[in-house]
Amino acid sequence: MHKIDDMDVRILGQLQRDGTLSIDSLAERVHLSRNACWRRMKNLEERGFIRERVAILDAEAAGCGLSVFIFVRTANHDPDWLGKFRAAVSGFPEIVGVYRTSGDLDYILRARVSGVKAYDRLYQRLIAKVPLSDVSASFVMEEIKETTSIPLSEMVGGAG
Amino acid sequence: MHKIDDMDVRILGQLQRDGTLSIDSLAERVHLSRNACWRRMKNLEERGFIRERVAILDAEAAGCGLSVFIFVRTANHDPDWLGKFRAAVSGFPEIVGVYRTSGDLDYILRARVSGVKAYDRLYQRLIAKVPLSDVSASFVMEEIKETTSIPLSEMVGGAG
DNA sequence: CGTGAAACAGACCGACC
DNA sequence: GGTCGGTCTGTTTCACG
Repeated sequence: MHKIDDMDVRILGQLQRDGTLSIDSLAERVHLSRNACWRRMKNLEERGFIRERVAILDAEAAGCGLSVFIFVRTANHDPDWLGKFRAAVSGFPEIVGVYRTSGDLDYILRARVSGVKAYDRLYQRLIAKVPLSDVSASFVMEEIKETTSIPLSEMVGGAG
Repeated sequence: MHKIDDMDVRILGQLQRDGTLSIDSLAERVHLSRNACWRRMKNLEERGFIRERVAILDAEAAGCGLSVFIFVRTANHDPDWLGKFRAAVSGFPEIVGVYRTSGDLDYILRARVSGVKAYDRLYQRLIAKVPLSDVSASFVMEEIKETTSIPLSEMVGGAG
């Protein structure tokens, strides 16, 4: 397991809040010299703590303001079906998340579409590619919280 | 509504895949000159199409490899409760998404924790802050797909 | 929209304490 | 870990066609 200290956590915390930070302003915020900060950042990148740097677009402006959670319950567990399912969901850019879960549901999907009609079209295209029984959907009426920042409190000094 | 053309869509698509792209490589990929590409990018930023640029961290490496969906159904709809609920979920960094939804469920939450024990602690702290009845959770066994990229097909030329 | 150029900031990377 | 100083890359604006 990688060893991380408090300073690394602070650097990661800043970068996941604002990826445009220059080395100088980052160093200033975490109270470190420019070079030491740069060395740590490179190290964290190499060790895989930083997976990617991306631009987060405004979904509303981009015309896909409707977020939908899709719940799939299936009795069908043969590998052939699963392969088709994986291939299908991977091919839809509207489907932004697919999770196999414990509990009542087998799969939870999240999609971004322009509206209810676009969702129905997505649904029709999906079930045409892979047989799905027991599908239900919840439309997001309001995004109360949504962040790409993961909690870093567990990384260091935590009581476990 | 803002007017966007195919070239803008291509620029946004590249940036949401890789936010580290320099103007030169971005211009090359979308087949535009450096300067024209820069002008369009600035314009898109000013118009709010690009909400933020962030680093996406590796949740596993960061010690919060367990993703949980939490489903809340409530009969309690008074504004006082809702205010407390909003304040509570906003205060927990482990809770990375909160959505008010249509359908059977009232709220869907997503949390990132280190494990089942950490989830239980989060749950206890949450219900201590705000009364919740009818809560259920699904633990993510496998992330089949997860992306911050939103579909851009709807933006231009789409049949709507 | 394209080009070129100039000015500036920032990233990168050694050497050294 | 901090400092110095260098080079190189990239950004940001010009002016002009």
